Amino acid sequence: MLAAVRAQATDEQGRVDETVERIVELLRSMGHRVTTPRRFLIRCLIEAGGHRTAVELAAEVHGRAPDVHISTIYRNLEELERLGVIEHVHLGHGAATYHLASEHHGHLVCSDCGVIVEVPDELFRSLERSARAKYGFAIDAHHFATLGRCESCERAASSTPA
Amino acid sequence: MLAAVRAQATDEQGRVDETVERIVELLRSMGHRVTTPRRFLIRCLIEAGGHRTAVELAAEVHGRAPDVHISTIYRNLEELERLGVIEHVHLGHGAATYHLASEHHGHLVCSDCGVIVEVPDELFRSLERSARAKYGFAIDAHHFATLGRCESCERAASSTPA
DNA sequence: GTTCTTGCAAAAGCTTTGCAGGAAG
DNA sequence: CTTCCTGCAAAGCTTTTGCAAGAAC
Repeated sequence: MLAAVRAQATDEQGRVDETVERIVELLRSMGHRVTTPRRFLIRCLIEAGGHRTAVELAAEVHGRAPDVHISTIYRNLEELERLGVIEHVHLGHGAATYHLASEHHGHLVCSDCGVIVEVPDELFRSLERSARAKYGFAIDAHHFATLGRCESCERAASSTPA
Repeated sequence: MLAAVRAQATDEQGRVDETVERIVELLRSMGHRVTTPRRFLIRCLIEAGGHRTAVELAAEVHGRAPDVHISTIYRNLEELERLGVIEHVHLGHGAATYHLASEHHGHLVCSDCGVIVEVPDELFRSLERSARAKYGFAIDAHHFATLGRCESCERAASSTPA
């Protein structure tokens, strides 16, 4: 079993390395330089596998390269987003969060307890259709979270009416 | 015609006064005090009839009471929101915007040209239904704008493929 | 060698907070 | 007279920018 875990970890490791290389090549092909902070940031974004704020990413990068400045993080996030490698989402009132563009999904955030539910794009299909039909508007439902109340908070709220 | 315009303006004036009084009474009934900055802010929110940032509201209040501080604006906006009189929406990457809760609607914002399309809540009904059915999530689609591309920007973008 | 990146410092934009004086009730 | 509000100043948080030194190609 230990072996199995190790094998899985190695697989995971390999997949991460591969993804880093793919992105690094994209950078190079676009005439951008491949630097140490850039590599580490990309790696952290991949390993995070979810939403991370710039500050959180900086902290993770610091584990490997303590001198990388937060402004470098921001500049690289901006560049990676321009290249379509990552996207950022506003989940609430704080900092923006970043994630790989491959992990494409919408976000439902509970305004009471803060839980984040990732939902497939399909959930927004009918909204997209009617917005296009009625307003000629091509919706991208990913950039801001959709606020609401999760099941348990909703129950709690209705059992204790204001 | 001038008379008609004046009559209309007077009507409008009356309606505004009435709404101000209604809200002022609510404040009083909840044990809050009725102050000059508060009255002017409420009036501006009503007259604005749409989205205003705290800074914009401060500027409008300053026309009548130049010393009202922006922190007072923020504190009062917070209070009015707690009372359910107003709501705030994030239309993009800048400041939040505030509007009367009576003017309830969703927002489509073009990420290219920034145009804001106000849309009736009905547009989000089917999203609300499926979010509840599949995730037990009670959506409130008002707090963040829905980003996308408006008709003309969409056309411009597709006729000039990247 | 040239151009792109980085780290640092500083600032900008939005919002919140502590406090002491002043107004509302 | 008590409690709540206000203005001011200061700070907080997130993000951006100018610049000179350094790294990538």
